[in-house]
Amino acid sequence: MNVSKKRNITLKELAQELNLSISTVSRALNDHPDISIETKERVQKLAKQLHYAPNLFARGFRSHETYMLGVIVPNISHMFTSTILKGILEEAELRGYRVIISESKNSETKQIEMLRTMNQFGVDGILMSLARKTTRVDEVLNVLERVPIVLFDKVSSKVPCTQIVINEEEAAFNAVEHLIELGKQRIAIIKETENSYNSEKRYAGYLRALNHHGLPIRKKIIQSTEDISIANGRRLTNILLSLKKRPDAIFAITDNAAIGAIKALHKLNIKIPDEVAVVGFSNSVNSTIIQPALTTVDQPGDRIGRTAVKFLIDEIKNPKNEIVTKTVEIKTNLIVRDSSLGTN
Amino acid sequence: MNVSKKRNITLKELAQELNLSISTVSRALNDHPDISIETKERVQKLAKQLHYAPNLFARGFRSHETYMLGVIVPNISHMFTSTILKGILEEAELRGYRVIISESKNSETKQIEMLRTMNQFGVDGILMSLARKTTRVDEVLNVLERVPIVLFDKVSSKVPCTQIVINEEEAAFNAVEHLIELGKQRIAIIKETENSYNSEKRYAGYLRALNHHGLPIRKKIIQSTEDISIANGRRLTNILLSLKKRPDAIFAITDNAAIGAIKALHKLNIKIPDEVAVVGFSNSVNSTIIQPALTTVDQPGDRIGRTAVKFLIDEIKNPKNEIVTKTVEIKTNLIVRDSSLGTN
DNA sequence: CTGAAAGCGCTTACAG
DNA sequence: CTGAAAGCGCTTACAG
Repeated sequence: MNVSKKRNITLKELAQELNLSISTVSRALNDHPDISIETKERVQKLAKQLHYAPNLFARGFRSHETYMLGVIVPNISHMFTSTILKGILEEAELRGYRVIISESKNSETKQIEMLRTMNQFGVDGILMSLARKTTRVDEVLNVLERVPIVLFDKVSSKVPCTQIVINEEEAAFNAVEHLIELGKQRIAIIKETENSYNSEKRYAGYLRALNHHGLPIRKKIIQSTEDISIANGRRLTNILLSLKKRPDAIFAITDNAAIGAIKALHKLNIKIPDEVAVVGFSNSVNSTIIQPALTTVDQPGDRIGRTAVKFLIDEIKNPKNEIVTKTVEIKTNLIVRDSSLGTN
Repeated sequence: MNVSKKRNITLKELAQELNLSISTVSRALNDHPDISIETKERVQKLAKQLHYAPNLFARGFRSHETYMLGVIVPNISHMFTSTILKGILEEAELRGYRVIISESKNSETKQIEMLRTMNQFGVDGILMSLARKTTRVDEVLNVLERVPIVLFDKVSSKVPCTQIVINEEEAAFNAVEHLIELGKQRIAIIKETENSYNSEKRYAGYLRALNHHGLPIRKKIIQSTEDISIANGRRLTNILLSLKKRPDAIFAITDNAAIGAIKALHKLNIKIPDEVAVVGFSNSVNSTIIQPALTTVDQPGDRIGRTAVKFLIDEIKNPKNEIVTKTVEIKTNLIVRDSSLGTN
């Protein structure tokens, strides 16, 4: 069967069929007040019958509005990221925007490349979570001069734009305070080596909670790693457990690190939470699958995504003449489970 | 600071600056053989200096090639889906294509809507995993007449196009055979009620393995559910365990259902795998976090994604005049872990 | 109420 | 080797 691709029907074809001008057909379809009701009805009827669908490419090209948003994230298959993406897709769709997604793989070079192509494709705005160790912000600024950008999750104060984050510091403070209230005294932290925005803030919350409750800061139980994975959570926990004075609680700044911690504790038959309590960060699916279930900070990914889209579209619709660094904080909740308040 | 958005530089501006025609500038940048080396150098130098980036929208609009691929999946934050997406993004990028992603949320109406917008946006091709209970295939066919489509994962033989799947039947056969070889005799299955392609195939593999090894098919230990979740895996396992004659193994057609099964077994203190062995399907992250670690079928998501892109781009570049239903099977591996071959 | 025409930024057959 | 012109499908100020 020969199926050389059908072309989509165009305004021109509609116009010919109806003996009208292209302009009139265009206006009729857009419900322009100038056009008579009869004409509108004729046009719309035929358009429906012929399955006319406007070429958005042409329209966007004409009007400089493409109704496309670009999204750049370090890793699309990271659980938390994918819930944010879900929120972004939903909100964008609701408002009639399509979304182009790409991955920077935590490479700054790639990130800049993506930023440029997004711009070339004429997206109306860009949502971005920064690659780790983003330093050459000037390239980002360059694109920012051409198209609105909203940062989320991995943000940087060096980029003057709207930034959507969670209340990192406060969330960490609450998590650590929860442990303190349970009577824990030597609370270790597993964090990132690099000064990522998130790690820094969570660390700050940890320090503030200790200070606030008059607990000393002990260098030895502050552990860091480049790649905050299950394996490294495990490794660092083993280091913590080999200390003369073991911690009685571990606050890991990600669920994965916390799960690694639990695995390490299991291996040594250390009771959770009685001997060592564990708290994570993210409320990933894993946190309910691990035994005991993990106490963790719920990060509402879809809310972050939706909020980011809202602010971005707002900026698209109402271009500011001012560079504004606005930080929007999304609230989180501590979800207490057996790894800190266990009954077993 | 006033930052009214900068416009991108255009061919016209380059041409004016250089006292050349737009055509010449265009050709120089595209390295057209007609243009003299000196001119090319002049043009390219200025282009670089002024950070010229061609408007891909205009180019695509002109040439009817947009270098955009559309992707439609039921649920973007489903783990397996997100690894496929990763593969898609990587392969697409490698070949110079951008990717627009959207979610059908398992709604057929939404799926058709997305298909239409993708087409309107002028994507060069579409990658799609079908929504559950997709019945009105005619709308898909309608779009298929206009733009190449490649299906993956959730496919349907009713759509005559390239389909990328895993060796579902064989994988299930191997999984069940593995249980039989371990000496299991009453092997239950937890599958989907609806006749989804995947569930059907896995069920067929289950039946074939039993037949092949001379085991009877027992209706009572064949359980189905609409939504194959952790909760339902748990529920159905409880039903299985309440039978006079309990199964000695459970083959769940998804990891989530298998995890639910393990949770149910735990609750009743039933030994895994000695009393009841469990096998899942997907090799999700969860499968290594649950205790005992889950024996499961590894589905190479990124391979599926990459392969789908390859076939799609191939069709874009070499439009066929024939409707071809081609099924490409990606091989999987059974990953044996403690839930079937445990040492504890 | 309707139409002719310009133009969005690019490519490319045609002419010289 | 270079340029003028058409055209991709649409919208919209201008004219009538």
